[in-house]
Amino acid sequence: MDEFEELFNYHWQGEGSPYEQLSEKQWNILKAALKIFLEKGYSATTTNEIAHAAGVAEGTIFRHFKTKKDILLATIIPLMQNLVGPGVSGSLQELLVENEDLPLEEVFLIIMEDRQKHVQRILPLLRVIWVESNYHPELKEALMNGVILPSKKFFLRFIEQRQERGELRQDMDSWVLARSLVGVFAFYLISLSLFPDTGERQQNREAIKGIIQIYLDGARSSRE
Amino acid sequence: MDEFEELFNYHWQGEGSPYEQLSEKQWNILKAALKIFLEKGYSATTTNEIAHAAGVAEGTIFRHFKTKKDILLATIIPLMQNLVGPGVSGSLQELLVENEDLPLEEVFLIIMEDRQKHVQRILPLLRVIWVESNYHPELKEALMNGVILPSKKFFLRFIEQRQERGELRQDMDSWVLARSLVGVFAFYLISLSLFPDTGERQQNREAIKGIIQIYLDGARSSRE
Amino acid sequence: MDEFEELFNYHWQGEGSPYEQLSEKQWNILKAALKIFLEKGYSATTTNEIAHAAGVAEGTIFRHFKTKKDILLATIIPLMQNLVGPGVSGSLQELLVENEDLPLEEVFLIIMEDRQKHVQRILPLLRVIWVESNYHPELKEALMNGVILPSKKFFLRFIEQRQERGELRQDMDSWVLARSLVGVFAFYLISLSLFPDTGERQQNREAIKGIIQIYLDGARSSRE
Amino acid sequence: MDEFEELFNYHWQGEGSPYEQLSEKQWNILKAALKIFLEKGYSATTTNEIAHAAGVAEGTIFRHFKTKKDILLATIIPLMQNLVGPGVSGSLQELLVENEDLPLEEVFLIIMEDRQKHVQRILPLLRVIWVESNYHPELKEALMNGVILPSKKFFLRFIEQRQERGELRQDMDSWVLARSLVGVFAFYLISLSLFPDTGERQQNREAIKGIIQIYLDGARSSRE
DNA sequence: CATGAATGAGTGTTCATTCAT
DNA sequence: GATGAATGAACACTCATTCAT
Repeated sequence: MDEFEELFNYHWQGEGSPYEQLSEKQWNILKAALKIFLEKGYSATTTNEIAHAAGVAEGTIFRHFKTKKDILLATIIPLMQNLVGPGVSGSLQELLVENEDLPLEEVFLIIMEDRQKHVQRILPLLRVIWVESNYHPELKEALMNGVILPSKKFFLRFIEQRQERGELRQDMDSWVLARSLVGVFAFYLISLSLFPDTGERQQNREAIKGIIQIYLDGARSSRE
Repeated sequence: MDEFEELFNYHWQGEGSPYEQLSEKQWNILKAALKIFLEKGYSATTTNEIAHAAGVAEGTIFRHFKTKKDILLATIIPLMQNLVGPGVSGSLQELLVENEDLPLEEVFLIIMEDRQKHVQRILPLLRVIWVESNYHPELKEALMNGVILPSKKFFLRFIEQRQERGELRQDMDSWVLARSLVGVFAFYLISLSLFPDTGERQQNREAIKGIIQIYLDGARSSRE
Repeated sequence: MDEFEELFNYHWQGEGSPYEQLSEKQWNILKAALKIFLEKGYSATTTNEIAHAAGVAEGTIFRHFKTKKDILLATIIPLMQNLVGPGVSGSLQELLVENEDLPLEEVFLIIMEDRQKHVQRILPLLRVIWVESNYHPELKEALMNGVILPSKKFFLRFIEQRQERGELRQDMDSWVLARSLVGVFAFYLISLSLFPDTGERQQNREAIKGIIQIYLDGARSSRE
Repeated sequence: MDEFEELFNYHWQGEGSPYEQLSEKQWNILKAALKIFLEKGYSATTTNEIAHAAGVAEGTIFRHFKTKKDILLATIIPLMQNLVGPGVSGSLQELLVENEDLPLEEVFLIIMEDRQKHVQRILPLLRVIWVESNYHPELKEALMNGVILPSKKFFLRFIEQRQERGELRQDMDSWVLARSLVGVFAFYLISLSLFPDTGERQQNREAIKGIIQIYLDGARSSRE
């Protein structure tokens, strides 16, 4: 949890946050709820547990949130809204601006290493988002609007810029190019968690470099 | 459910199936259970519902399956064991053998169109597998041993063969090449279900061709 | 039940009682539970019945007692702890002190008449204790530590004192002397409940006098 | 169970037994049922278990015995009818006849040692009888008529004979004399199972001798 | 506004008994 | 007569939600 503390402070109390006006009590409840959701999943978490962890009475919870589901939405949705965009991933934007003039290989390497660290940090959160989105349309919608569509837009713009600069091929739809890049990297992250044995830092970097090289130059033998 | 009927018949009653010896009543229970699991997820499904849907008394369920969890495993694990391998994906093997001499572009296209149809068919099943694997180690293990590792082996061998033939670059680890291919295609499938608006058959084929082209020849502008 | 009311008040609410702090609702639940336990036995009693008899919802029971078994222990163990010792049998101690200088015959008579009244009063309780001790080791242990061993110690000391005073033979192990006394009297009580027809107050006293006389002077014909 | 085999053969198949006409299948069911009753108690035993242990189908049980309770009665009641009387304890009668001319001390010793062995052998049976008699009036009645009253009659007659011979005091009701003897010895047996640490064979004999001596000559100091 | 005791519908599971074969 | 699959009422226990204080 402690690892998330900073993240949450940012999301929940930052300027423009949907919870700017959150009372300390509400904040405690959400913090406690999230902590347990991440550990045991939503449905295995009881309101009683949340109340204890938040240091309030069980009834108090329902004074602030009409149902248990509301707590889920109130914890997850704001976090999703900041998963990409002005929040943490703002650093992504900044990374890109800072390194605008580096060759593609190096920019990709920087981005991917940054994203890898980020994803590994918020893995439990992603798991809950993924699971509960299947049962709560509100979450699915927020996931779409708060994460997926912005990410899509972000990557499309990035790809298009590089196409315009002549660094990426222009005979191909930008969405196809973007999707391949994301797919290749996303699956790399997934395979890391599936096969945790491989994973020395140095190996990681080489693996990412390999991915980038294939993405940029193709898998085909140069003989052909 | 009806869409799964044929699939289940195949998995559960085919020769050598773990459920060859399934009684009709057991089959009804599993069919009913699966139907509801796919709709509402495992934990939101009550044994009472399953009993009603299967047309048996609640007690009957527990005569055939010791616990509700056993029903989950008995529905999901056999299906997983056939997700890849001698079952449905046997067609994958056959596809490869049949088209061994075609150029890579065409083999990839055939495989991907086949897999796309298959995955879209079993999407609700994949959802349940994905969600419940988080809570039931038996499922996670079956997923790993029955699907993930065999798939990995299968694709590695395929890639290595093509490397040996000189069709794919040999200066790169086969696992990196395989992972990129799978990632690129997996994410294509995911994005199809996320953005269902795009998806005319003809468009699909073009999109897949684009993916393959990027994978083989790279995303880099040829000017460079 | 009414006959136990006074007894329970004593045990559960007396000073130093393990239930001094019992809320009224808890007390109602325990009272209701005990009433039914005494009538039908533990396992034939349902939590639903207890709830109704206590005038609370079934869920309320489990807010106060984690399991049905806990209710059993919470009713029985405190009662056992007072079966002998500072509680009801405190009167035993006092009886002995008060009548220290009376001849053995008279002391025995006083004790036995007192115990007889006590045992007859708590007969249904003894039945439950006896039966359930076979299934619940906690009860067996409490019975041993709370009733049997203290009783043994108590009687041994009494016998030894009388041996020292020269009132009881010293050529015999005190435990043998004590055991005979208790056995003789316990079986008298048991036979009273087995053959309830005999049992006029006057007859009782004569019977007890007979027992005492045999114990003290022997069953052998004086001719020998 | 093997230790009971002989006993059961005697009870159930002996001449005049209520089960003389028992079919082999019924006998198997009863044998299996008793075995499990003795191990786990009546209510913890399922008809399914009995069926398996007896090697018959569950339905078959109910063809021979209307309810599970009937099985209990059919196992326990015949055994009770032979607990005393012409059955095993017939040996008691014989013991008395054989040793008619021995002094009381020696007769008592022989009887008590015999009974002690017998009781220890059938302890699990006694436990079931004791527990279930509380819930099944039929058992209570059979216990009374089959064990308690015959035993009472038996001991009364024995005592009366010895009174007539002048070996036991005649100034005392025979029932009081008998009850004391039985109580003293019964409690000795109970205390043996409560405090199992004491119990070397030699010690046992000495303890029994002590009991007999007190019973015959009294606990009072001879000084008085 | 905060509390936490009370609720009661709902849960998965058991098992003596029935009955079509 | 024997079977064993089917039954369904009953069970102890859970937990999100309510509401009097």
